[in-house]
Amino acid sequence: MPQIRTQGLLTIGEVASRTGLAVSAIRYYDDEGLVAARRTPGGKRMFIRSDIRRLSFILIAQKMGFSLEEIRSQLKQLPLERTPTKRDWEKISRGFRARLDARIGMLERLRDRLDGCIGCGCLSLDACRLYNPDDRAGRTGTGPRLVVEKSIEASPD
Amino acid sequence: MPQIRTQGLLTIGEVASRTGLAVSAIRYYDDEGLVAARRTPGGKRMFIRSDIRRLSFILIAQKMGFSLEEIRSQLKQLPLERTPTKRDWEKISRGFRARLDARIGMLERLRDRLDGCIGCGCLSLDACRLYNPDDRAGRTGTGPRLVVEKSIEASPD
DNA sequence: CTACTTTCTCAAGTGAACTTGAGGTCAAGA
DNA sequence: TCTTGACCTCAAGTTCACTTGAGAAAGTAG
Repeated sequence: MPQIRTQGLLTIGEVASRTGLAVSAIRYYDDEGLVAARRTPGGKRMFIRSDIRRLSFILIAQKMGFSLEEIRSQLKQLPLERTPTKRDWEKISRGFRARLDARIGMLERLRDRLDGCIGCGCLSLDACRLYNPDDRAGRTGTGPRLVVEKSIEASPD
Repeated sequence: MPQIRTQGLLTIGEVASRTGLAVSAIRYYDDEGLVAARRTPGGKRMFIRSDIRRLSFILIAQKMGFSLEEIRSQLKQLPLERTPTKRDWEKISRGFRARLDARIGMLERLRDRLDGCIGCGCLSLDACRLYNPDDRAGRTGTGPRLVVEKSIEASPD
């Protein structure tokens, strides 16, 4: 029975067991355009091997706290239809690393401020650097905007 | 008209403008027991000054990626009815810092693995340490479980 | 061919963390 | 007194990232 040679293509179930993702999640990512499964004549999704990398990347990036939207924008740099080259992955890895560094930096800045605060009994609205990063203690008006607002948005995009 | 002296108590609107939180969010936190507003005879929420610290702490912790549930468990160590002392805040800050360190550590471990991967063209399922932390490349069976699963759960609790 | 498993679509449900809206109350100022 | 604005409750809606369920079709083993 010479069935259509699937040329190393993988079914959704295989991809699921190899990535640890739920089948429903993979379908969801396909619908959302995070991967692009091709279809058999019968309508079943078939994946190329490199889709496993794509999906694993999604999984990792999510655990790191990136939203699917952010991940989608990173993955846009990868070709959907062909297997990405080493160069493709290098580019995306660098972009990813930059964002990751920004995120780590934010957490470290907050941690350091918190350290100062442990010493001072802290989280004092008027004196604490955590709430008054720019030494704007005792301000009037709209009230203190927290340092996090600024730090968190300061990721390279 | 000698109205009941509110003794430095704050209305929800004041607390909102001083923390940057929405009024609806503060009401939500009150419902959820993350703060405990007292009420006027007329039923209005009134907050003590230290509630601003509580709420700001919630805001910051959330930006750092903690869930309200986690934050709630941290805040349980603080007295609800009286103004927390320096010692109270010290305790909670330390606990918070430990969790924060764990989170930063996880991100750094992942980043370092990613660095290795940039060099190797990477995210190769068979060779990459990001997916095969324990050098279990070419495994059979249920498929690779990602390193993140382990790292992320390894926070002190 | 039958039986069975896997996959399909589409709609609806889930949980977290809120926001929005309707309808009502309370207190101060003109 | 009337109006205005801040506040109240309660129910329902929102976004994200999926999962669950119903009903149907595709592919495989015997």
